[in-house]
Amino acid sequence: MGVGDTIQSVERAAGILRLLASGPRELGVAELARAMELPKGTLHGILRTLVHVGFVEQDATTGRYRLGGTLLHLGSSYLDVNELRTRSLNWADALAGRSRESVWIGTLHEGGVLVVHHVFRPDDSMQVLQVGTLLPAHATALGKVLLAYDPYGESAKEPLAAHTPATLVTADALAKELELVRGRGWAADLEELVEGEVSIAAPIRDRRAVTVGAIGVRGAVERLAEDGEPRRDLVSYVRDAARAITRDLSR
Amino acid sequence: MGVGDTIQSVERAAGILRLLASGPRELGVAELARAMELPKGTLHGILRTLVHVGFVEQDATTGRYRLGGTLLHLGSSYLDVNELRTRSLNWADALAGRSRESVWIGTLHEGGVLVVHHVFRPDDSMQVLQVGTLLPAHATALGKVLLAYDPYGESAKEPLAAHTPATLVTADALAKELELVRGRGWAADLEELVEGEVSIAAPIRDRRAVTVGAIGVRGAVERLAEDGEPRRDLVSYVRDAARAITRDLSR
DNA sequence: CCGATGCGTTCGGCAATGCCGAACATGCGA
DNA sequence: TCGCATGTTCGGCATTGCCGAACGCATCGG
Repeated sequence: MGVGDTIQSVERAAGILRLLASGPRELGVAELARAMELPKGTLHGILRTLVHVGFVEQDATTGRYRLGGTLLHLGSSYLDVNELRTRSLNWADALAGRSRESVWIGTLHEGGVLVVHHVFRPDDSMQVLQVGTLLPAHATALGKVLLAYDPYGESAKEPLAAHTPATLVTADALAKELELVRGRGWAADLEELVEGEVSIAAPIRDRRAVTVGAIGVRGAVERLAEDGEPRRDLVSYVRDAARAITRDLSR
Repeated sequence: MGVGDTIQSVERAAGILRLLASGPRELGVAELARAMELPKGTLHGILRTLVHVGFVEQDATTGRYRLGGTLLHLGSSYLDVNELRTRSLNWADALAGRSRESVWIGTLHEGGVLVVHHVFRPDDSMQVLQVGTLLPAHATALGKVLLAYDPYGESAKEPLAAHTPATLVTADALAKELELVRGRGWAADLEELVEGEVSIAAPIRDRRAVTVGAIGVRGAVERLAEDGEPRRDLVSYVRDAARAITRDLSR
């Protein structure tokens, strides 16, 4: 086992979990074997172990496999550990109160934006909690902020998916946009992910001034924008909240 | 690799994740090695793999390890897969609206109650989302319902922890309580987990009539109870919601 | 009714895999 | 400045678990 090597079975187990998480459907051994190009027997051994530790559950009647509850528990533990989230809980609530819009906090993760906190819009029911979701980075204000200030600057990823007609789909357009973001210190997405929805975000930094996350609001274009521009008062609310959390994190 | 055996490295990896999730603190290789009674080198190999797949992150300065964002993502995927939760989203909202209290949905998992859904109390801010939390089964209405109808009937677990003076701590008292629950079809917890808080719950069954979860409300004793008894109107709201979801699941 | 086809599971043999322990580099505290 | 504790590397060995074929069972179609 040389340096840089990884443990085969653990990596395969992670691959299985990823596949099970990628769709809402349960998967069978044979299906997984085809997808991963491994013998059925091999996968069965790993699956048996994953069931044993609770990461995977097996349907009693069909014999197929799905994710297990232990993963939900571990995932929520991540939230407790995450310093960015715990420090920003109160500020996110305050921002939701001032802006009267839903508030989102995210980090860069595997090329997307991992939502680590989400406050519902006040006085509006029937919203689905999005914590744990992976949003496309190039089509959200949160993502643009994170890409613009990413210390590793690895913006080049898979081709940019077009979610609406307004989505930036060329690497060039995105690079220009990120330049703009760096210049003014905040980002916006004008119906680039969902038609009719706008988002605004600003960066959160840690004590060494590296950007570790972003906070923003998201809501209907009628409320968040005026004359095709994000409302200035909302922009300053968002930036204020981001600065407050940054101050909190650098103590 | 005989039948019933499990893959060593995968099981060890799961153990590491459990340890990292058990406390809010980051852990070092040496610390983990002591806890699991394994050589440092062995653990390092597993940790390197876990970092590689994103299940674990390593602090750049201290070198210690913490849970990674991928776990949050996998955990939230579990919620999408979970049929109990997806089917009951609307009913939970409705129950929150009628009862004007926070609504909880849970399943039995590893001897506790895994919270798979949680609706905030209407018109009340500053609540923390508890999805993914493991609640003690013997001290909550959700847990009592689930234990009472558990097909495997494995109620005997570790000693019952006393969270308040009212917590049922003897196996005898719990058995009597479960008998009562089975008799009337719903359960209550009167300040048995948190002083001043009461919860009420009823069972959710699937198409084969086995209990797969429970739904309930939780709130201040002044609102949920009268004369030391759960309010009857709330009890029937909860039971109605449980029946509605059961009907939904058996279609 | 009965092949045929798919499924999840079992199992033995073989060698690749990854476990171990000692040595190394680094950083912190005394 | 010394010493101890940390995270990391690495080579050798045998244990580990990977593989592929065979099994029992369910489902489907002729």
